[in-house]
Amino acid sequence: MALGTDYPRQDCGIARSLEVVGERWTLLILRDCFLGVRRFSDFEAHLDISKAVLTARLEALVSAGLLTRVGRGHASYELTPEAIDLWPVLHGLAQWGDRLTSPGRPRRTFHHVGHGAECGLLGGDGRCTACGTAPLPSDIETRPGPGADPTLRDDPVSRALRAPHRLLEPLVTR
Amino acid sequence: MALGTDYPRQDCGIARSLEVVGERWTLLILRDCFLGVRRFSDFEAHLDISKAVLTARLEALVSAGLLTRVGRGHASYELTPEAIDLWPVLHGLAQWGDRLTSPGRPRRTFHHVGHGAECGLLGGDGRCTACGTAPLPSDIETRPGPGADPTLRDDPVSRALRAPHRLLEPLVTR
DNA sequence: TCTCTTTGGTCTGTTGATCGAACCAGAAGG
DNA sequence: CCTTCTGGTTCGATCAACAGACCAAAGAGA
Repeated sequence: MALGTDYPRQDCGIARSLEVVGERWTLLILRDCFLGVRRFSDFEAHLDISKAVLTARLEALVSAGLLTRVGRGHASYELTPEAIDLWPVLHGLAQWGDRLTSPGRPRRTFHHVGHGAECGLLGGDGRCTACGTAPLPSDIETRPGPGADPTLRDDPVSRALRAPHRLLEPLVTR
Repeated sequence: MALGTDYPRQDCGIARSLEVVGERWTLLILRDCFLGVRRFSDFEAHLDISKAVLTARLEALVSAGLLTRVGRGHASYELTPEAIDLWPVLHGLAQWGDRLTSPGRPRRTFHHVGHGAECGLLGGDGRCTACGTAPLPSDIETRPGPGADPTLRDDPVSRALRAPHRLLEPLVTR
């Protein structure tokens, strides 16, 4: 763990979490993984992040056991079950940030889809407003919400994400 | 917002959240607020943080509307409703970090207490395992868990937190 | 197979954030 | 009024982030 990123004398689960996902960019990289981003160049195009920092973060996430690197050479990065467990936290942060800065107009919405058919919208507590269950990421579809700003960026990842997309499914960017 | 702390071209609620609570120490300061810490010197004693950074973080949280500064001079800092809304995220992070690094032995446990009487333990989803509801922080009591390390630190805040304590109630440290 | 382009990085100099320690003004207590 | 404590500010040193140049290996095409 690099200097300045850990909290060695905090006996607390939050501190342990932040040592893994608390650095700048790390949670946005994981968000992109949930949205289906897999490749170095796609992370780079979608986040305005320097290559050196992206390299360091991906390595840290792999060695923390949150990502696995698949294939030699031009690899792809995939979420491990431990990382998928973080979904409620990421969803909670997205909801809280939207409520705080864009009330009533979320930038992105998440929907429970069963076996093909849509069930309902996900509420602030991560539960489906129709059936009341808390669906797994693999049963969630995401779409741009009413607060989205389509003029903000125009990279291949952002373009692909303007269509509805199921979480964890690889994005097709070309 | 200081340079290097925001994500201006990310059209996403998570990015908006991280601009407010994503800096080093910020979430641990808010955690301490939920645990009842109110005063500058108590934050300083409980977190190993430099005074300059603590001053900057408290100011940023006040101007973001997450803390209010009560009283001139030797003030105390209190959570606003917007900050209390963050509780599910903090609880999720605590659970995830404990599961990842200390499985089966959480460092701190949270319990639903109704009107005086205890109802049940809070599970990973923030719901009471006895009654199934998601209690507000004011109806939650916290205690050190089986994974706690009582030898790690010995400041007044840590000592006060070795006894059961209701969230948001001011801690008595002397 | 050979060449060309793309991908997935590394390296470098500069800028910004964090740190520990010393210092200090105003509040609280006597 | 005097003393102590609290809640900071200031300073120099160290550490991390950034933009941009550079580069080796993988993949695509002829």
